[in-house]
Amino acid sequence: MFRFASGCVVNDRTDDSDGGLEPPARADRRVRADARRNLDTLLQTALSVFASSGVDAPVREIAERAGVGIGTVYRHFPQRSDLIAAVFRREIDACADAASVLSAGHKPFDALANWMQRYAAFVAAKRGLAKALHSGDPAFDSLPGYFDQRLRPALRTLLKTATDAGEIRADVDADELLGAVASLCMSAHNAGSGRAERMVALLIDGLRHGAKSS
Amino acid sequence: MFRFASGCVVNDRTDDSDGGLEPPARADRRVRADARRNLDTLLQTALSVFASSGVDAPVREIAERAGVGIGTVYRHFPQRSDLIAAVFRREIDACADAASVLSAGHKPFDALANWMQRYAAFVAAKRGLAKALHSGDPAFDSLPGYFDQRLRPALRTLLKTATDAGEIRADVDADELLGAVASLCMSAHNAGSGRAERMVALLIDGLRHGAKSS
DNA sequence: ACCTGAACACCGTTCAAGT
DNA sequence: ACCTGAACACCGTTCAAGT
Repeated sequence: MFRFASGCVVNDRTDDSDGGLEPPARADRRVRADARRNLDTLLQTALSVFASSGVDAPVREIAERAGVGIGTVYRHFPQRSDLIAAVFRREIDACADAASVLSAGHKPFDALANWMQRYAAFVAAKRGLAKALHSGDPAFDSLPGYFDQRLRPALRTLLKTATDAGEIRADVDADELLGAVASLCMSAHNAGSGRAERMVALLIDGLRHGAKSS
Repeated sequence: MFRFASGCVVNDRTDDSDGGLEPPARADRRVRADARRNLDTLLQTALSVFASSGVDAPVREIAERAGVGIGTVYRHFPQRSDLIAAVFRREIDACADAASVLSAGHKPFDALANWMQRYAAFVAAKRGLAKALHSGDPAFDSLPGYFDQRLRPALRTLLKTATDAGEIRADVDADELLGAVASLCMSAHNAGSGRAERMVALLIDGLRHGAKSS
């Protein structure tokens, strides 16, 4: 919906809550729904192509697989890095949204533990994008901020709920935990056979059983 | 005192245990002791210079601070990367040797916990060398192997002792633990104010209190 | 205004000379 | 044997002189 100076489509989430003012388009619900769905399948296709063929996969291939013209892709994402950033952002959203779902369906500690593994899987899957993110391309500039903005509150809420229920220690904050899990899951050191998951599980156990004071 | 094909002095630890054959020099204990001490202070100086000024610190400066001629440095370490490798190796040795000392002076779990923090500090301090190690310089080729060869048995022994004493869970192996702590301490994500140490502490708590089966 | 290259400072490395 | 440091080759950078 919003185009920044860079020309990149930044926000594909409904954002009707910011004050009462509304951008021009209003009546065409049908078209907007279609466009939304188009963009959705495009991003989903891009995600799977990136996952299987790497971030250097040709945009043309993504367009073909998504069943849209390449022009459509470039109309939404003027630079290939904009597409990558959008995919990343979408994944961040999915991970953040999972928090409330898990929170509703599980007891506090289980929700926390499940979410951390969910987050770990997200980071591990994005390991291929790591070098792209550090390329200095301005399309990625806002990603770290978005990462924090979405994921930190999500984890903070989970932590607070579990803390209030007395199920975990109270002296660890969301920020360092996000960083720790990210380190564990991005490192090449522990690639094989669920090593990272097991180490994250160890962290979680420490969270539950660790001493209140160190 | 072995010279490899590369010309680099590889071993500064007494290695009298490999069979019965002995290199030429034999009687001059006095001279060898002096040379050894020289080399020792040289390596120690290099360590502190690298720590304060970075790995790109000029060899000349190291020689001056160590109080030896620059020629002496180059006789021991034909390439500057050989000096870096030697410093690294020496630090690995120190860390590995700390295991038995801690083991002798503490109860099994405490020895393990202390050593892991010791190891964490070692990794964190060597974060500056990380990019040098990945430079592809053949002088560093043997370091990963040496790392495993020295550190893995050290941690394995600590783990086994603590496991046998029933103080920790039995389903975590030395290899993945070394990797996990390394990831935590090398990552830039958690730099400030003992974040890494606290996350390592969390791992240790998970080690002690985690479920026997996952 | 723009280009040039000798000059400078600094680096890693060598090696003849000293002990 | 071991150590030393002047000397060498090489680099990035500067800046007065030339156009």
